[in-house]
Amino acid sequence: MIRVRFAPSPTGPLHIGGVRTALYNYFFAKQNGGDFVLRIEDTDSSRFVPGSEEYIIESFKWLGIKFDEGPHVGGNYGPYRQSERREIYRKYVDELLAKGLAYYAFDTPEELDAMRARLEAEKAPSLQYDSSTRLAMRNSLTMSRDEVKFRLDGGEQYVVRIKIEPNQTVVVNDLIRGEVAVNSSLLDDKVLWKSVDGLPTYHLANIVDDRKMKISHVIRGEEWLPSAPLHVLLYHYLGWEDTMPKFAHLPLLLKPDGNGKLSKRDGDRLGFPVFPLEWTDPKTLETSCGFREMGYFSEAVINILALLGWNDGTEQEIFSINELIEKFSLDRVSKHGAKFDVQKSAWFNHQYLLKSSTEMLTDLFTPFMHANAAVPIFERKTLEKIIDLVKERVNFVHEIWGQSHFFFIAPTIYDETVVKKRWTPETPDILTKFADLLEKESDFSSENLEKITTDFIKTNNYNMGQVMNCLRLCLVGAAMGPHLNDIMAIIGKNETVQRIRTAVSTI
RNA sequence: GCCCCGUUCGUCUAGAGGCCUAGGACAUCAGGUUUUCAUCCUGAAGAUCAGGGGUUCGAAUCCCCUACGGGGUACCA
Repeated sequence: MIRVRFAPSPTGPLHIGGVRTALYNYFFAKQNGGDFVLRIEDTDSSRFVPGSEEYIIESFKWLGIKFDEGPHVGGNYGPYRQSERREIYRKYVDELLAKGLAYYAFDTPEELDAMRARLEAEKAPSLQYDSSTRLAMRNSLTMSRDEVKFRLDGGEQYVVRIKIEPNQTVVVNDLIRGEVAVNSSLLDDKVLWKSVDGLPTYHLANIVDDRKMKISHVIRGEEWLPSAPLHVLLYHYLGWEDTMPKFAHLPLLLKPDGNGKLSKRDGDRLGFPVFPLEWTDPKTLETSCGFREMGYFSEAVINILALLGWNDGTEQEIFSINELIEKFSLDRVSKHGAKFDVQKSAWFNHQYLLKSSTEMLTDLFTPFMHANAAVPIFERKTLEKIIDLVKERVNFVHEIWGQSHFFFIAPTIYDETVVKKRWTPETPDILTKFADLLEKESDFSSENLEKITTDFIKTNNYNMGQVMNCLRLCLVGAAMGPHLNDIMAIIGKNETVQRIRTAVSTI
C-alpha cells in the first residue's frame, strides 16, 4: 500500500515550493491508488503562527487537491498534529535511552556556545557536538549514574541526544539521486528531545509518525537530504529497517533573479505570487499576494508547478490534473533547482483561460465590470459575446476590462499618435457621411454592418485604412480592439452614431 | 570552514555512448494574415552541453579534478 504524507509546519503561509512538494506526493499517491496524508508538524511551539493550518487547508481546497487523512478530515492514524501526539514519542526516546543509543545532556545554551567558540579558536575541523566532543560536555556519558538521577529527579532541564558512532558508512537510497553515502563521523549528536517544551525535535517525531502512519514514501524538499542519514540511523536504532520508507528528495525552487532559495520576500519584491492564497501576517499585518487573488486559475497553478522540475519526456506542456496523476513519475524529476518564470506562468494561465467556458469567464468578469462605475447593463448574452471577442487577448480575467471598456464607455480621449497618423482634413466629412448613412440603417447586425461599410468605402472610392482607422478612433479611442462591425453591433446604432459625431467635433 | 546535492539557449527543459550540424516551450526579433491591436502562422537569433583531463573507434551522456550554484551545518522545520 502506497501512503505518502505532506508535512508542513504551521509557521506562516505555505509557499509554492511546498505546494509543489505536496503536488508530487499527491500525483504519486493517486497514481498508485494510495493515500495522501496531511500531517501538521508543530513541534516548535515558538514558531507557531495562528491561521497557518487553516491557510494550508484552504489552499489545497482551492487547488482541488484532497487529502485522504488529516486534522481536518480525520483518519485511522491520527491525531494528525504532532503537538497532539506528545505521549506517543516519549516511549521511543526512553527506548533509545535504555539501549544506550541516546543520552541525556545538561549543557546550557551558553555552554554550547562556549564549546563552539573554543573549537573555533582551536581551528577544529568541525564545531559539532559529537563523538569527538561529547566527553568534554555535561551529559550522562560523563556523569555518574547517581548524578544523572539526582539531576533528573531535581527537575533539571535536559535534552536527549542521539549517540552516533563514528566511522560508519550510512547510506541513503534516494529515488531521485541514487545512493548517497555519508560517514557518520560527519553527523552530530542531534537533539531528539527538547528541554524547552518537552517535545521531540522534527527528526524523532518524523520517524515515529511515518512509522505509525505506515508511510511508504517520503517525498520532500532537498533541504532534508543532509539530515536523511540521521533519519536512516534512527530507523536502525529503533529496529524499524523493515518499514523504512523510500526517500525522494526534490530539487528546490529558486529565486527568479539572483541566487538562493525562493523566499517570502521575493514575491513582493518582484511582483509575482509566492503563495497560493493571499496572506496577511497576523503580527505585522503585512499582506503578501497569492496566485488566487492575482487571477490565476488553480488548474494553471498546478500545471505550472508540476512542470517546474518534472516533464513527461514529450513536448506536451499542458496537463490536466488527471493526466498528471497518470503520467507523473519520480524518476523523471530533475535534480537541479528551478527558477520560477512569471512570463511563462502568465502564458500557462492564458492557455487555461482560452479553455474556459464563456459562461464561467463571464461570471468571473462580472465583478470587475461592476467595479467600474457608470457601466451600462448589457444583457448576459451580449456580455458573453464581448468576452468571446476579447478573451484571446488577455492572460487573466481582470485584464478583460482593459480590452473591453470601450464596449461599455465611450472614449473621452483619443490616442494622439493615431490622430496624427490617420486623421486627415477629409476625415470629418467622410465620417459624418458615414454616420448619416448608419442613422438610416435598421439592420445593425455584424454581418450587415460589414457589408455597409465595405459598400460605403467602395462606392465613394475611399480606401480601407483611411476610413476604418479613423472610425476605430471614434469608437474605441485607440488602435486596438476586435473588428469594428462587431463593436458597432454590440454598442448599437445610437451609440455608434453619437460616438462618431462626438469625435468629429472634438478632434 | 566542513559536508551533501547539482551544472544543456535569458528562463523551464529534451537528451540513458553513435539518431545531436543539441530538439521543444516561454520571452526576444523579423515576415505573413488582419480595417487597428492582439491572436494565429512562418522564420530568425539564442547553448563550442561550466572548464580541464581521461575512458572509448565514438561522449552532452561514463570516470576524475577544478570552478560555479544550491542546500545543510540550531533545544527550526
